[in-house]
Amino acid sequence: MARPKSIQTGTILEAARKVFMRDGYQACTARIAREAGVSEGSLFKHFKSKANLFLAAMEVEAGGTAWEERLMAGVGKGDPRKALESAGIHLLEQLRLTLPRLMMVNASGVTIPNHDLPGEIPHPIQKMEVLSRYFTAETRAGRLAMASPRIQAHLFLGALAHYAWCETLFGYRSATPAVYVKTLVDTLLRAAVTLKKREAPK
Amino acid sequence: MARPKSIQTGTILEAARKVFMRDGYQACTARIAREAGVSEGSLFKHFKSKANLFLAAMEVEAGGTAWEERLMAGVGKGDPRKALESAGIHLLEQLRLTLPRLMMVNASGVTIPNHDLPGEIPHPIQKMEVLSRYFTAETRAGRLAMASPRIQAHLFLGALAHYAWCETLFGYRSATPAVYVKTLVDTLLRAAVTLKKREAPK
Amino acid sequence: MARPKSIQTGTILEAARKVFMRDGYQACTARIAREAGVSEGSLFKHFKSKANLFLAAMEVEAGGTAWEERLMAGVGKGDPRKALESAGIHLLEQLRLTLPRLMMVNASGVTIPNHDLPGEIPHPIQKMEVLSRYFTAETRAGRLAMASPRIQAHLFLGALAHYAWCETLFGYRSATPAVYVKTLVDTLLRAAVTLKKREAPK
Amino acid sequence: MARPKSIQTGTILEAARKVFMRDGYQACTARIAREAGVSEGSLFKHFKSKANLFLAAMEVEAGGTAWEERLMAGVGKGDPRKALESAGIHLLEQLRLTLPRLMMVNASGVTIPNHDLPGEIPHPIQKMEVLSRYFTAETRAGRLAMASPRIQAHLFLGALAHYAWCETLFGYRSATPAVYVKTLVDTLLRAAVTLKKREAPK
DNA sequence: GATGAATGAGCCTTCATTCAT
DNA sequence: AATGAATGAAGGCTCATTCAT
Repeated sequence: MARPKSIQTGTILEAARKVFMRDGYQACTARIAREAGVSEGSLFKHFKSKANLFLAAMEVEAGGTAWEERLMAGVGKGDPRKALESAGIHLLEQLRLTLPRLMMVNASGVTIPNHDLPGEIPHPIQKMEVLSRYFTAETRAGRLAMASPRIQAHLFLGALAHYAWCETLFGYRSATPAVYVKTLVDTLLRAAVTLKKREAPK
Repeated sequence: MARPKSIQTGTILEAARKVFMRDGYQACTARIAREAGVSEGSLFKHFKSKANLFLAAMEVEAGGTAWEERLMAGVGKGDPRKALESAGIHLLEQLRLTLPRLMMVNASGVTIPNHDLPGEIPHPIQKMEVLSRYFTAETRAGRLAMASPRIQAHLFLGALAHYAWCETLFGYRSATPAVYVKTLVDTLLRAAVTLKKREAPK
Repeated sequence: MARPKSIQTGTILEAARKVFMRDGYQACTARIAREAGVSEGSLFKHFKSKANLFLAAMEVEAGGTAWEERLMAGVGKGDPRKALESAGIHLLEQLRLTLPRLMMVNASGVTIPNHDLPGEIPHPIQKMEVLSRYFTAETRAGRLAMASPRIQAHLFLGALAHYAWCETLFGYRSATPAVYVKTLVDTLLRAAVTLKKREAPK
Repeated sequence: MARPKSIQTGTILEAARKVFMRDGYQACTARIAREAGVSEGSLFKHFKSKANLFLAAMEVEAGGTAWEERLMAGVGKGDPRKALESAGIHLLEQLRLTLPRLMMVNASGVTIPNHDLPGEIPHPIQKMEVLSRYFTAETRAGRLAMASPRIQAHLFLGALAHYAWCETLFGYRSATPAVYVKTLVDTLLRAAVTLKKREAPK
C-alpha cells in the first residue's frame, strides 16, 4: 500500500478560489500552491491543468433542490407570498455564490469542456424554469393571474441576480436582502392579484 | 511635415474589444495587433500598456443622457407606461454593451488606476438613481404609488440587466426585448396603480 | 525528497562572465543560458534579473588579504624591494581580473543597488590605502624616504593597473609582468633611497 | 539647391556623448534625439546606425601633436623636469577625456569596423612610444640614465592614466593634478639621476 | 533636409508543466 | 504521494530603423 493521501483537495480548492477571485484567471499557480500550503507539483497531481483547477474551483455545487420541491409542494395551498419570499431568500443566497464565479469563468476565456457538462442547462436558467412552472401552476390553480409566467420568472430572478451582482461588483445595496425580496415579491403579487380582481368582476 | 497618422485609435479599440471579449484579458497583444491590421509596436505607441489598452477597450461611453432628460421631462404629464417603456428599451440596449465589458474588467484582475475615475459612481448605479428619482417624482405627483422607489428602481434595472446577462452568457431570451420590457413595465405599474386605487377609496 | 539541485551557480557565473566580457551588457540572456548549458528559466530562478546576474558575474571576490598582511609584517625588517615586488606581482595578477570587470560594470549603465555595497570603498582605492600605509611605516622606520607616500602609492598602483589595462584592451605589453614590476619597484626605491642618502650626510 | 542643413552634427554628438556616458551603450536613440533637440529620423540621416553614432561620439580628436614636438624639441637642452611636467599635465588632461570613452567603447561590445581605423595604433600606446623615444634620446644625450626607457614610459603614462581613471570612476584624487604630476616626474628623475650619479664616479 | 509615425525583430521575464528523487 | 528544481514556450514591451510626407 502506498502512503496515504495527506493533501485535502478541499484545501487546494479553497485557496484557488480565493486567489482566482482576487487576481482573475491569470493568477499564477505558484501563488495558489503557496496559499494552499502545498507544493506546486502536488497541484498538478490533483488537477490535470490550471484550467481544470480553475473550473473546479469555480464550480458551485447545485446547493440542493429542496427549495424547488418546497416551492412546488406549496402550489394550491398556503400563502404564495410566503412561499415566494422563502424561495427568493434562498435563491439570493445562492446567487451570491454562483454569479461571481460564473462571471470569472466567462471572462477567463477558458473553454469549458463539453463532455463534462453534456448539454447541461446552466443553473440560472434551470432556476428560471422552476419559477416559471410554479407561476404557471398557481395561475392554473386560479391563485395568481399572470399573462406570461415565463417572463415574470425571468424578471423575478433578474431582480435577485442584479442585487447579488451590484453587491459583489460595487458593494451596493438598495436594501437588506430580506426587505429587497419582500418588496420584489410584493410587487409581483400585487400585479398578479390585480389582474385577478379585475378579471373576476367581469 | 512628418508622415501623417494612418492608424485610427478606433480601429485598434474595436479589434481589442473583439479579441478581449472572446479570449479574456489573457488574449495576447500580438493577436490584437494582427486583428487590427497594425504592428504590435503601434499598439504600444497608442496605449502605454496592455492594461491600458484593455481598460480603454472596455470603457463604454456614457451613451448620452438624453433618455434621462426625456424621462424626467415626462414627470406629471403623458403616459408613464410609455415613458418607462421607452427608457427601458434604451437602457436594455445600453446594458447589452456595458455589462459584458464591466464583467470583463472586474474579472481581469486589472486594477483600475484611481486617477482616471476619481470616486466616480459606476454607471449602473447612476442609472438606478435616475430611475429612483423618477419614481419618487411621480409618486409625489400622485400618479404612481410606490412604497420604496429606490428598491423598485433596483428591481427594474435588475430585470433589464439580467436579460442582457442571460443573453450574452447563455444566448437565452425569455421574450423579445420589446415584449420583455413591456411586461416588466406592466408589472411595475400594475403594482403601483393598485396601491393608488386601493388608497383612493379610503 | 524533491529533485536534487543539478545546476551549479558557478557554472552560470562563468558562462555569464565569458559572454558579458565579449558582448557587453547587451549580451542576451538566451546566449548566456545556452553557453552555460542551462535553460533560460533557470537563469532567472538563480538570479532575479539580468542586472543581478551581471553584477554577480562581474563581482570579484577580494582574493584574500594575505598580501596585505605579508607586506605590513615586513615593515622594518627584510628587504623592501622583495616585499614590494611580491606585492606588486600579486596586485598585478588581481588587477587583471578586477579591472575589466569594474570597467564593464561602470560602462553598463546598471545602477548598483546600494544595500549590497553600503558605502563600501572600491577595491582599487582600498589597495592604495594599504600601500600608502606601508610606505608611511617604512618612512617612519627610516628605511625609506618618501615625501608623499599617498601619492607614491597611487603612482605604484597606477603603473600596475595601466599594465593590466593595456594588456586586456590592446594586448600590449612593454615587458613581462615580472620585469615590469621589478622596474617599477626599482624606480620607486631608487627615488626613495636617494632621498635618504642625500639627507644622511647633512 | 535643396534647403541647407540646419542641424549641426556637433550638437548631436554632444548630446550623444552625454547620454552614452550616463546610460552606457544601451541608451536609447530616442533619448539622444530628444536631448539634442532633433528628430529621431535626423539622427539616422546623419549617422547610419546607432553604432556609428556611438563610435563618432566616443571618438576623441587627437588633440594635436604639439606636446610631442615640444617634448622632443627639448631633448638635450633645457630642464627635463620642466619638459616632462608640461607634457605630463597635457597628457593627463587628455586622458581624462580619452579614457572614459575608450572604456565605453570597449565595454559596449560594438566591434569597431576595421576599415575605419586600418591597423591604427591606439592612442595610449602611441603616446607611450613618444615618451619612450624621449627617454631614449635623453639617455643617449647622457642627461638621463634609464635602463629600460620603454618600461619607464609605460610606467609614466600608467600613473597618469590611473589618476584619470580613479577620478572618473570613483571621484578619487590623491592630490591635485599639478602636484601629482610633479611627484611623478620627481620620482622618475630621481631614479634616473641617481643612476647617473652612481655610475659617474666609477 | 527634417520630421515623427509606423514597424517588427528581439529580448527579458514569467509561469504552467514535467521530472528526478 | 509529495516535493521543488528544471524547463521552455510564449508574451509584453522596447527600440533601432524605415517611410511617407
